[in-house]
Amino acid sequence: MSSQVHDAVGRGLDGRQARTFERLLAAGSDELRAVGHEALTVRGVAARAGVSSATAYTYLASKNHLFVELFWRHLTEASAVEEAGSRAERVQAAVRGLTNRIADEPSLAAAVTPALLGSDADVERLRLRIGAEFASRFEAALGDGADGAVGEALLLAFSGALLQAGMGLMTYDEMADRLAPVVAVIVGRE
Amino acid sequence: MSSQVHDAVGRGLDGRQARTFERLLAAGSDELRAVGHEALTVRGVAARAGVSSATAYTYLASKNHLFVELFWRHLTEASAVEEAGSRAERVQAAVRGLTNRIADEPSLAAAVTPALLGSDADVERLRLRIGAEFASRFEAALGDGADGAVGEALLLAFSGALLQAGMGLMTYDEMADRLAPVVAVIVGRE
DNA sequence: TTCTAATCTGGACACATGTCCAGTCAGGTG
DNA sequence: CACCTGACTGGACATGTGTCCAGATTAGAA
Repeated sequence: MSSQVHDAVGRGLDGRQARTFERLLAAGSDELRAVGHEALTVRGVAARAGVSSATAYTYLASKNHLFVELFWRHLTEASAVEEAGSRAERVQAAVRGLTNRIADEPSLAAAVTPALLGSDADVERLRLRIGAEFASRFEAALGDGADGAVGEALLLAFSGALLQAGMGLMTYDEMADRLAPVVAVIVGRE
Repeated sequence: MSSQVHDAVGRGLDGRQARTFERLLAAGSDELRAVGHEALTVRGVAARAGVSSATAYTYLASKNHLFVELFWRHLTEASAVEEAGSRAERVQAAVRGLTNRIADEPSLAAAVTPALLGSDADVERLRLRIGAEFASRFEAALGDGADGAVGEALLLAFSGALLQAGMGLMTYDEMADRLAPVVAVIVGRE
């Protein structure tokens, strides 16, 4: 459930392979929007990409890997963090930025939550990156000299919100509104 | 993927059905400890319970349902909440109580995180109960007159920790230690 | 004890997942 | 231009999931 190719993803695919991989990801994104993550099959994605399923599996270790890869790409296309305002304002902006980014691709958000829990090597690699990305954005917004526990609390609360949205306890649109007062509590009254 | 029987689970199974169901849950618990949640199959559980797989599926809508049902039962056998100490102490105790309870059945904890995201009707029902259980424990520990956002922050941070542990970013044993300072930040220094 | 309705069984079904491999194809190097 | 190597194909395979149903079995009421 992982081959030579997957490990090299994201870096070091030459022309033809890179093209095939991009084609697969684009098809995956379309298919996801078209049929939803429950009904999506890797073979369906392969067909949409005009590629055999064996080829699809050369690049995608699993359905989960596809979702996490798409999510990672979507995430890292997000706008830069605001640098203006008070610490609390910066953190609120960072949270809102991430939340909006996630909310504007709801089918991807719904797909990635379970996918992130997969046990593929590729999923594992990407989820570390994603976690690190969240953490570094919060740390940047907090600035130097912040209590480490505050960053941790933010990260956990944000993950928790993602999980709850993934379980359907809130919509991704509500996330920002529910999170704002929580962030206020965490970043604090100092 | 859901039948008349599942909906009645938890309440209202007469003698024979109740016995069969309990037998299945016990077998599920044993099987889980024996082979882990990845390798567990409903048919394996059925065999261990000495029951046909068709019967197993009469009571268990899915593998996910099994895990969530086991988790719910495990959770609600937990000890009562401490009533002593300051608000912060009570909350710390509540968090630690839940964390310990979860940590002492690691294979179940690992199994339930993905399972909670399932889309079965039975999973949905139980996950609402579980969420409500967490929330009510935190509210009880906070006592009256607490900022609603504090309770929400606690719940989100706790869910987040569960998710991170589920993803393997921390062990269930570490959860309590990582959570303590976070809880301190949230409950506040007043 | 006898009977009947509820419960359980065995096994086949349709479908998805991910793996594998022998063979075909294509593109850029010599 | 011919070739050779890496990329792709088609399809079979083993396994798991959850569903279905006709028939055997059982509990417990009469």
